[in-house]
Amino acid sequence: MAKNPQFQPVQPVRAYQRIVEQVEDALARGDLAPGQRLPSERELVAQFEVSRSTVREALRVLESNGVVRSRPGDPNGPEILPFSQSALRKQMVRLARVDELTLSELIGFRMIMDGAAIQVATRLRTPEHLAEMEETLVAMRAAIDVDFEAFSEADLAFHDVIARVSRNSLIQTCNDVVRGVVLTLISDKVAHAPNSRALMLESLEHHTEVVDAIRAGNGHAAARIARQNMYDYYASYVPAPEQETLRALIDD
Amino acid sequence: MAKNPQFQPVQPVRAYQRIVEQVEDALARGDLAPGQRLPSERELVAQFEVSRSTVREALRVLESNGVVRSRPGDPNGPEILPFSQSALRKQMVRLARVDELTLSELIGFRMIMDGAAIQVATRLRTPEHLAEMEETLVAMRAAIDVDFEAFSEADLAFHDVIARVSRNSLIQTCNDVVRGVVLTLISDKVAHAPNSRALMLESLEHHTEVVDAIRAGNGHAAARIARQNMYDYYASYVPAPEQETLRALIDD
DNA sequence: CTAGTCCACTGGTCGGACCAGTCACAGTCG
DNA sequence: CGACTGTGACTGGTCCGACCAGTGGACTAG
Repeated sequence: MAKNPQFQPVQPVRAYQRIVEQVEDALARGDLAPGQRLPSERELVAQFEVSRSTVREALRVLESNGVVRSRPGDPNGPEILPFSQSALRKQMVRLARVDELTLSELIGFRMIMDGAAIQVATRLRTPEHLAEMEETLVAMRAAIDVDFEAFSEADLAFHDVIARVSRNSLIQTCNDVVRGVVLTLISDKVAHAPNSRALMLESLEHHTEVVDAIRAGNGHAAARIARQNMYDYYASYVPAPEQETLRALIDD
Repeated sequence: MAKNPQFQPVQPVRAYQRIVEQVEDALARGDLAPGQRLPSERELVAQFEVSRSTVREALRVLESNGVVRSRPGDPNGPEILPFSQSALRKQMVRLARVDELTLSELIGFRMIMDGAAIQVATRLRTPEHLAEMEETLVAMRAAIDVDFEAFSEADLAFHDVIARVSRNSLIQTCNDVVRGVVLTLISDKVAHAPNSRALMLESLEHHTEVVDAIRAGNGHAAARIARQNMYDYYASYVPAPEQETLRALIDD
């Protein structure tokens, strides 16, 4: 056989998807503008020469993407929504196409986010908040003797308090989502490594230092420790050269 | 008539949407995990007691959101996908639901993110990067005489350089998405205010200071100026008490 | 000119049908 | 005994035709 010509796996293109593409392309090209109306479903059936089921599946996808909105009985047909402004839309499309986020990028993102949240939380802390943090530390210590799952749970609770103190749920959500992505990526690479008791103890130690720094009002130090902790936790999963980039993030 | 009880407009809940909610809830609750399979379409028809068309519309939405993937002929049924970048994107967009997040939270998020990115960029900067930043400053100065749209475009280019220097496209993406949401929220509130020439000049001034601080290697100062700039830009749109919270974010 | 009625048409949902593809399994061949 | 193959029960993709509850514009009566 000849040299492998780098064939790519091919998956079938579904009809409804090509309808979605046509509509989105028309939108990007300017042939369709927000406020305008799409033809009715039955007319789209004729134009695209597919069944109504197919047209409807395409409309559901477009609706889910915030591109159009259908209302029963509206004689004008589905409405093109204004939310898809050019810049935002472009970014979203780009992000959808580029599926090449590296693990180090995700971890670096978390280091930055987590550090920033802790820094803000230090400024806005109250004695009640500090008490809550102490509680989660106690819970973490207790969880070490159970299993890694419980420890991970307690760790999440800690970050939850931080997010509440910093009065910004967006940070918390981003952290949670990215955290989930990181965990699945890691579990893809190695079966299960981080459940060693030593690592959990070290993590607890770090968290305690973070809380101490927060209590002392030293947000700078607290954030640094948090980033260091995150680095120690995940660095072994990324290639050496990228480890260096991550190390650069630790210091302020 | 009695005092206006602040009624909300109601829209009919479609059947397929409640299926989507049930699946997503099960996923969030942990009853469904990535790698697991959904029952086949015909079995879902029986479980949800709806027609196959409805089940399929729900599956199309879930598929569009990166939650599941259907393959023809697969006897195991639709597959639950691991959290992907596109799923992350969807999460963020959904998070941007107007009723869930306050404008001040969004702006606060941007202040933190932008500051962090600039701080990192300061550490990782090279002379070439600095030259690029200078270019965008020149472009901004030129754009002031055109219109606010052009200025906004040049501002975006600046942040794009920052993101590239900080070697983290996720930060850039988050910033862009949130930025888009903020802009639509503001344009909802007031018609068009920020296109005053004075504001643009002040913004340019701030950006210049940021670049100077980056060149000097003072990431701390650069980040602070960036946050200050963001605050000045958007603070007038949020209620006074929340302005105070945002002001607390400016200083490190 | 206004208020009320009416009806064509909309999207939402249903059930049944056919097709091409996939996969597990039983049976066959070496 | 193991590797191969053919088969058949499934899967999802698409289509069709039907019914319903709404919507909104036209039309009519006042």
